[in-house]
Amino acid sequence: MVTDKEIAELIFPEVTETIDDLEKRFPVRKLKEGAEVTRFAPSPTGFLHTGSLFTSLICHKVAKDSGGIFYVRLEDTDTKREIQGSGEELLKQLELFNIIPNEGYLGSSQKGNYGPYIQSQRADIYKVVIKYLLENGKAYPCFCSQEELDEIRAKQEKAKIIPGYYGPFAKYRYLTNDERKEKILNGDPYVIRFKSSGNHVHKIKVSDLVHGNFEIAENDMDIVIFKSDGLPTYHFAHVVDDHFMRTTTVIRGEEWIASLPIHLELFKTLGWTAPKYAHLPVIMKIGENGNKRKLSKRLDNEAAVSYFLKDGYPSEALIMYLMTIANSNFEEWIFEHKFEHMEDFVFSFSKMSLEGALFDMGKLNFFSREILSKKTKEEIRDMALAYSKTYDEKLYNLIKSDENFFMEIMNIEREKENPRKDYEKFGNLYESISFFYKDLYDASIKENPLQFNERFSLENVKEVISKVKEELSINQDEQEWFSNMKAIGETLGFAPNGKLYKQNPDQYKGSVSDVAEMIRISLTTRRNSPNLYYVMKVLGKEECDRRFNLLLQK
RNA sequence: GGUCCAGUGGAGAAGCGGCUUAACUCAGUGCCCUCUCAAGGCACCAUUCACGGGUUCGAAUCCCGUCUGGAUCACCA
Repeated sequence: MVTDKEIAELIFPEVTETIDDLEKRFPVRKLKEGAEVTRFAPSPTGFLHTGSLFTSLICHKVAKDSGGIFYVRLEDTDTKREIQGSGEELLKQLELFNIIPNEGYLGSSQKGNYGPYIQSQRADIYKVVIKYLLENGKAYPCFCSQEELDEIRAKQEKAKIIPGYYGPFAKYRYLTNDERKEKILNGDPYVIRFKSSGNHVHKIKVSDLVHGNFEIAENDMDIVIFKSDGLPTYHFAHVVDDHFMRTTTVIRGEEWIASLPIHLELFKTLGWTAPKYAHLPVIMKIGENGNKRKLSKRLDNEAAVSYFLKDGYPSEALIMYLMTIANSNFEEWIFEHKFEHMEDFVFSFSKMSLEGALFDMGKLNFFSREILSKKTKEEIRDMALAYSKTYDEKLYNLIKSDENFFMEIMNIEREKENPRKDYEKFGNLYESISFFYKDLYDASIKENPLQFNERFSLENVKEVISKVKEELSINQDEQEWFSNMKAIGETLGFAPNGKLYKQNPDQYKGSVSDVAEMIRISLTTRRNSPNLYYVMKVLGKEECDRRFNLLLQK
């Protein structure tokens, strides 16, 4: 009679190492008490998902706060879905958000003593563990074809029982070793399945850092642990890797809760202590049918981190926003700390909401404006340059044409107690500031004639503008400038303030706001702009006069 | 369909048996302020915590049931 050991030897003759050898190769980490080892384990199947950024943010934070290790492991066992180069891209994007691993897969290199950190390079390690399982009758080769699998499923669906490869349906589980040997020798293709000893009628108690304790049915599926392509499945790789990489806390999306029993049984069977688990809520969005659904990369722009990058949101803003979802007390904290040093905030799993939050673009915008308003003009320049260099050539050239001029523009009402907050992202910066530039202004008025308030005729406007041109000097302080503008308005029949005009609408043509609006539109082509006084200062007398003349000549 | 998780305003949420006529933030609305916006200031925006029962002197908070939503059921992760 053929023994389990012989089957194991037959399948993995090349494997000579044992689990004990691996334990020695990857010794328990010497870290201080309470230090957490966390990991972000993306598969290279596309660019960074907003949900993944959320997860990695928390992994990073937990490790950092506890003085532990945060590493990245590339889960590239699904060779069919792999997209070349996406692994490196993932790491690059993480770096933009200041999420830098202490160890692991780093894109172009790997760092650390617990590697390799790319699953496809760890085949020898998985094989050692699978051989052990095989030797001890805890795993077996399964020769089931796709057709057979479909057949089993169809039968189960018809009988309305739980679908899957388990119990009496696990047909190759009951083969004798002699039969197995024969089939292997015969060259029949196979996978290796875990031999579950669980029963789904039994409940097991599980504990989760965010969900607390709850009960869940025991696993009884003989899941595939080793695919016919020679690579492990996620379930198995997770258990082996997180054990030997000495992960203390597994932080991952909520979608994994359902497979937790599988992982726990695997850990138990191997005699290993399972790590702590934290299953994070999923970021949602309202779908077309009005119901919540997971952010979808295919349907939602905001599902891809690259979308925010392309739009020119400062990375801090996204992180700050994600933190408000992560911890309900973060928002209050960051307000108290004036939107600074968010890295000092202490994260805790218990302050995490259990429900998936709806992605709130409005709130992101709010944080973004807040953050941009706090930057100095030099920081703004650097950020704008970094952004435009890859995403907006026109903007890049515009800034480069005169960096000081650009900074002057961006500095209007910036470095003061309550700075203006009208810049939200760099994606529309070109649009917002183009009027400051002579050529762009000229091009703009050629295409779109100035739109003044229809209460006034062009003659009214010209009258105001010509007087403003002659008499309104910008070589005085803002206060004087404004009084001056009021006075000019008054001589032409405009009320010095809105209140007065409202009280006696018949006595005036309008109010000083109308005067301001005429100047604003003539100079900027638009109804709203930064503080008019400073706009004029930045443009300079000569350019203001030139623009006024262009209008007066009409 | 089975299993698990969840259910406080437009959104994120606080709340842990009386201090709640439900905090705070975003969005929205209105008013105020020496220019449009922005900012700032001041108001308003859930008589009610998915629903129905129960426990209790007292419940958003505890118990039971119902409903609704989400996740998951692969040789994908």
